[in-house]
Amino acid sequence: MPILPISIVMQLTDLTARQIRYYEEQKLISPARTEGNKRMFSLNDVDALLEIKDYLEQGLNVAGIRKLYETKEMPLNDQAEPKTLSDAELRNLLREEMKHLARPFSQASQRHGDLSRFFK
Amino acid sequence: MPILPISIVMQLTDLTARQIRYYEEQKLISPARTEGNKRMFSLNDVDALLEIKDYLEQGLNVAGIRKLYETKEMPLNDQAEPKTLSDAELRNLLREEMKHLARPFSQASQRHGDLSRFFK
DNA sequence: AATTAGATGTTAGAAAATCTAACATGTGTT
DNA sequence: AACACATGTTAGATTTTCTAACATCTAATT
Repeated sequence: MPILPISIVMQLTDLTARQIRYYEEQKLISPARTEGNKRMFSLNDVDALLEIKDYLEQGLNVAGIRKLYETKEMPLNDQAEPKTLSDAELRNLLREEMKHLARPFSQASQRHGDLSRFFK
Repeated sequence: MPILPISIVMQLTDLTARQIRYYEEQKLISPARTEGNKRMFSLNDVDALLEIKDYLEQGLNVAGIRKLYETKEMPLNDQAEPKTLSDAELRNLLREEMKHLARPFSQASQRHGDLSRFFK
């Protein structure tokens, strides 16, 4: 259900249009388009963006998040191919990301579906 | 929470932009505005529009619906004044509307909060 | 210290969506 | 026939969003 224009998604996620478009370019989200080529977002997209934001704040980079989605789950692009990923590839990636993860996990990331606050 | 542009509300309610703007002009709804003066609708607005549509299809006219809102409840403009309405005024109105209500209430109007179908 | 890569900021010009206002139309009422 | 109500249609202006390019900042590499 793509119902939200980018301006609203910006407010909801506190991301800039630039960031949102970049994440799409990087295949992290796939918002729908109007006939006139305007992006329209679903609530799922917003959820995904909040998750992406969370991961980024935790030090992951876009490539890493993409890999996560390609393997663990595929919450955005409903592409039918599970995309086989070699163990080495994955371990290498994770090790790479580890270097950035120099953060004491204070408040855990248990706040994803927090869109609830927007809907009385 | 005004989050929906008029184009989406049109799809959701199957109303034309003209109709939606007219109902606002007639004080049946009060959508928010962006800084640039674009209308932004809440889910409540959409609900109200579906209700309005229902009433209109049942033969009520805009003035009648407005009166209903002014008395029974006030689901849209959170105006603080209950607006005292004389009995005569009300009875007169209802009698007026009765003339239009030449419809055997086949499928009752028990389908208002049916926005659920839009949200998985 | 200089370079590179990743993420984001900024800008320009074009295209799409929405706005208001005016006038037109259809249908039922007087 | 004239009228009122609800809606259609159109025009011109304004806002929003788009893509593409180039700029900047930070962290990692050389």
